[in-house]
Amino acid sequence: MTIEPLYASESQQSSTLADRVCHEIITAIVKGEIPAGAKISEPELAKTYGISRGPLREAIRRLEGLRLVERKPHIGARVVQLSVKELLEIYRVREALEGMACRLAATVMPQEEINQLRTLLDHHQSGIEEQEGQAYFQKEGDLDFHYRIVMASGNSKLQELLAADLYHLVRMYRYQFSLFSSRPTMALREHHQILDAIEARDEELAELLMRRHISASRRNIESKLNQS
Amino acid sequence: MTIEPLYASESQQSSTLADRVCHEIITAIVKGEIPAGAKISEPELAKTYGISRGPLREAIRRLEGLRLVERKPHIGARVVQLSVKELLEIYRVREALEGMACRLAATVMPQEEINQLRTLLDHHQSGIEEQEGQAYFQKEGDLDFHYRIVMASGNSKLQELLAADLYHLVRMYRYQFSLFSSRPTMALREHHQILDAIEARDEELAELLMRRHISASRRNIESKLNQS
DNA sequence: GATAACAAAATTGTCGACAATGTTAGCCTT
DNA sequence: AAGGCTAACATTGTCGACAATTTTGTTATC
Repeated sequence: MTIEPLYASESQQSSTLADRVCHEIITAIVKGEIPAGAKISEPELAKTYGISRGPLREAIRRLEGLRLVERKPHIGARVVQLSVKELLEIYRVREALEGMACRLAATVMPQEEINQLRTLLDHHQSGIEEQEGQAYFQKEGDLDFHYRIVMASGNSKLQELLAADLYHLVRMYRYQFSLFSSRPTMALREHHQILDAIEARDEELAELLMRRHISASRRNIESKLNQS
Repeated sequence: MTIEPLYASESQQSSTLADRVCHEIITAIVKGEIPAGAKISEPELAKTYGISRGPLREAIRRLEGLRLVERKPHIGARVVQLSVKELLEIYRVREALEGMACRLAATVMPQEEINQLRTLLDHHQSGIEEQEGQAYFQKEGDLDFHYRIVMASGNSKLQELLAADLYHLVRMYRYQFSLFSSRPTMALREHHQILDAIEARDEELAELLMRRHISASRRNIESKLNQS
């Protein structure tokens, strides 16, 4: 079975420069190589990636749609500046969307996929016990679980909104704020409970548990960041 | 008070051609002037709007992010082809997001705005009774109510996802499929009930009612379109 | 020394031209 | 006549140059 995060498909070499560079910039922003709030200089970036400004501007337009950069006419584009308020807003959106995704997954997720996901959670368990994979779990493993639920919903609009759009922002926050759940054991237990509900085909409970799970994360972040 | 749909702010004349033309194309697509599934010819559109292909391509890249067009490298862009399946998927997303928006609005919506919205609903009422505004209510009035709830949520991410992205698609479907709720009186009553819950600051009920309301719309569309 | 007006530089916005890829029509072969 | 190959055409992708706007630096004045 696959252990690698499914969304780590950065390896796409779309035959057009704009698409390719767009993905490179996304990665650079998410990882903080282009820091938050930084101005995006078109000539500079064009030289960096060895392309002309035309395709680059198309890529920036796409990033604008992903809410990763903000553009002001005749002034330029900046990487979005992350505020705690917006991070919490994103978690509200996740609570709503992933709750729905979980409800749908409870109906349509094949038993085989459920088994695979269970195995993945066991791997996370070992990771936590060894204390070594803790960072892994907190950084990518958690999102990987959520990603698979969203994909299992079978709803392409949910998949687009969450996996293609919102998760970039979530990962960006994690990288930059070094945000981990700080409660990996608890989170893992909740993941198991959610999967239990899906396996029992209890859509009501599945949605409820997912919403609680994300809501708990949000409150956790809230209390941690508000005190600073 | 304002009766005009708030989101009808197509009058923005952003100082850059790409932005301006982007909005013009959105309107053209939503209204069906550029039909669904139609190929977008860059030279043709450039001539139509009297601009060069550079800004036009930037606009198309933005439309791609809005899921209004689909692009294939070296082949071209097409206006999205609307399938019933995807329309129903969108309603699932709306159910989740607007349910959350309604919950939040119940907490933070000022009493004054609630009163304004109540007045707006009364206008809808008269419209329905006169039978004249039925089309108005079904086409734009309904979305206007939902739009205001979303705005009242105070959550900028919800506002972006729904008002700036998803509603374009919803309006596009309505224009092209001539979809009305076909139950305006029922819908209006539900709107009143939702507003009641918000006014009572009952977030739980407000979310529940909004979800039921949208879910009912979805099932209505489902039964109407599946038989064809 | 601080401020305002002006000029110079840099950056963004726009355009037309060229290169690369995809499509189509005609021709040849079978 | 049908199918496949080839060449011409059209469209998309990319680039460099020019125009418009903003930013920066300088100078003169208070």
